Amino acid sequence: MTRASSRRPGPPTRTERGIPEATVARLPVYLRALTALSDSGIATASSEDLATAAGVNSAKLRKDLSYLGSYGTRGVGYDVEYLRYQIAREIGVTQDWAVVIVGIGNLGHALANYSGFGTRGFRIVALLDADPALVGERIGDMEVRDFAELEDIVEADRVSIGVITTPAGPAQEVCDRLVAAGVTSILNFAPVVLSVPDGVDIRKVDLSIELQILAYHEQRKSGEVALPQVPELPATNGLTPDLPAVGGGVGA
Amino acid sequence: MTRASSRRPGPPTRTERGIPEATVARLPVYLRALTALSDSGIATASSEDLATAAGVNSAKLRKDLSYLGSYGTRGVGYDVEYLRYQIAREIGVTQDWAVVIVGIGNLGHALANYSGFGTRGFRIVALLDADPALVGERIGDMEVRDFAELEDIVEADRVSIGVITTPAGPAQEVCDRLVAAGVTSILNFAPVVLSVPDGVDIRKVDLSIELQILAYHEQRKSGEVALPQVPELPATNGLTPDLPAVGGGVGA
DNA sequence: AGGAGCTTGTGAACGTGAGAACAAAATCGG
DNA sequence: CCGATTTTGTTCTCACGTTCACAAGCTCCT
Ligand SMILES: NC(=O)c1ccc[n+]([C@@H]2O[C@H](COP(=O)([O-])OP(=O)(O)OC[C@H]3O[C@@H](n4cnc5c(N)ncnc54)[C@H](O)[C@@H]3O)[C@@H](O)[C@H]2O)c1
Ligand SMILES: NC(=O)c1ccc[n+]([C@@H]2O[C@H](COP(=O)([O-])OP(=O)(O)OC[C@H]3O[C@@H](n4cnc5c(N)ncnc54)[C@H](O)[C@@H]3O)[C@@H](O)[C@H]2O)c1
Repeated sequence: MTRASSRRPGPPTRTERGIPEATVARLPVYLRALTALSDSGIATASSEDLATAAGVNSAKLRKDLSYLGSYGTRGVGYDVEYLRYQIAREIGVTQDWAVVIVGIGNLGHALANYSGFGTRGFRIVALLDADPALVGERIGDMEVRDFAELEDIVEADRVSIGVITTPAGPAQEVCDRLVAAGVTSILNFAPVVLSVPDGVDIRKVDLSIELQILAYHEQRKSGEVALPQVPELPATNGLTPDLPAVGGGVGA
Repeated sequence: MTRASSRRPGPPTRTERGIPEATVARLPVYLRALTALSDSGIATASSEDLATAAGVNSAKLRKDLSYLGSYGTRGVGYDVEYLRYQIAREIGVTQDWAVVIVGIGNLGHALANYSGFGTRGFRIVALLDADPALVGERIGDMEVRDFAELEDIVEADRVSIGVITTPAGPAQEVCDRLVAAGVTSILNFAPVVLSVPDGVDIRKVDLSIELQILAYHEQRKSGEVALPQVPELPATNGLTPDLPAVGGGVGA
């Protein structure tokens, strides 16, 4: 019995070696911080040091690390190289993962040119696009290939991660093709909600959303009472000023 | 500090019109969904419809919207245009925010070429780079300008949002310059933890981290018991195989 | 050898978020 | 005009995440 049988409010009911999602999302940050420390020639670091480097609270860092095991030494701290390897192993980046990028436009080009993935556990094995004018173009040491080759590539290179940088329109269709081909993790840059079957993981990156979140807080800083930097809101009559006028009622 | 007088465990103790962070992060998604519905000519949508379009649970959506006010009609649903305007107003994107992008390399170019920001409440007013070879280059209808002009631009255009797409090395320095110039919200793409004074908001986008999170789950799918796709781990002796050998001990 | 001084690992308290469930309000048909 | 139907707004409960605080454990100095 892995303890998941008793559904009582006691302990957080952690599954066998199941690491909380919030912790998983921070492990890569710790990994980055450890790599930086290692590059600086630092061999040992306390949770306080590491927490500072990673931009988190030290108690949180210690608790996060405790899910992986007891890799520190009381009274001393953590061995940088050792912990780095343990985290890399837990994340699964001790060997490279094959990745395909679909949609080699502005963003796809930037990603294809980026050298940082190789050093972080990922190997881009193909750049795919549906536009015949793009197919054959060289980017770095790679060549853009036809999207139709997807299935062959996924099988040949055992690709399990796909990146979607197509426009929003074809994104779901591209996603379906990826999943059908055997890809089980997708990073989506298109501003749409993709639906996938169980067992497939999706993460999305939406830059407009990030900016809008910043805008929300920005608006509250200046004015404090819903007075944006360039205050030009009408009275709260509930009518949109520059949109097709729509009353508060609905069916009328 | 407005409130903080009654520090009791009763209701969630919401600040005066303070919207939970988790909700703030979803509002842009609702906005996007509403815009899509609007473009499809749909005038009214129930919380169920909206929730599906936004990829969330309908109870969560209703609760989120309830923080903004009572903008729906029981028995009917929400007026798409009306709700869209209310959310846009709450986020603060009923008028445009001026944005500067610093570091016009691969990623900076992609962002500069992206047309989606303009329709979502943001106006890119300057592309800045420290490399003299880049200054003067035209991208779309803009021209890359020298980073030294930052302060003038921020003041002239009342810029409050900055985007950092420089390498990790100079990112903190660039960040400091932005803050000193008066920028109070920063979107950071460089893989470093930036430190900023209180009152300045930071959001980060790190694609390697996103991929690593996917890799973690991918690893658990295949193998289930820490058996990655290409199992090649040594016994758990605590030594890194291909890193400079480091013992488990620390001071020895 | 023994105690002083650190730092980890974790139990417990607290706060935030998610989802089920339902009463309140609006429309519609008769 | 009234009751059936629909869907919102909100309450309640549980799960998850964060932070505090401290005992356990390690090292080093005397
Ligand atoms: N460029 C940015 O900075 C930026 C910022 C935020 C969001 N995005 C989003 O990222 C995505 C890509 O943006 P972009 O600026 O690179 O767009 P883009 O138009 O420059 O590139 C899209 C590419 O996808 C290809 N494509 C279209 N349909 C395809 C299909 N069915 N199969 C394979 N390839 C297909 C096109 O040929 C094109 O090369 C968009 O969804 C956009 O909204 C981009
Ligand atoms: N390109 C990608 O797909 C990608 C993916 C993940 C992360 N990133 C990160 O995004 C950042 C940018 O990536 P990139 O590929 O565009 O890099 P890049 O090297 O192509 O561009 C960086 C630009 O910043 C400019 N710059 C350097 N120092 C500066 C300074 N002090 N002030 C102003 N400008 C300065 C350089 O002149 C250059 O034009 C990096 O931190 C990278 O790690 C990029």
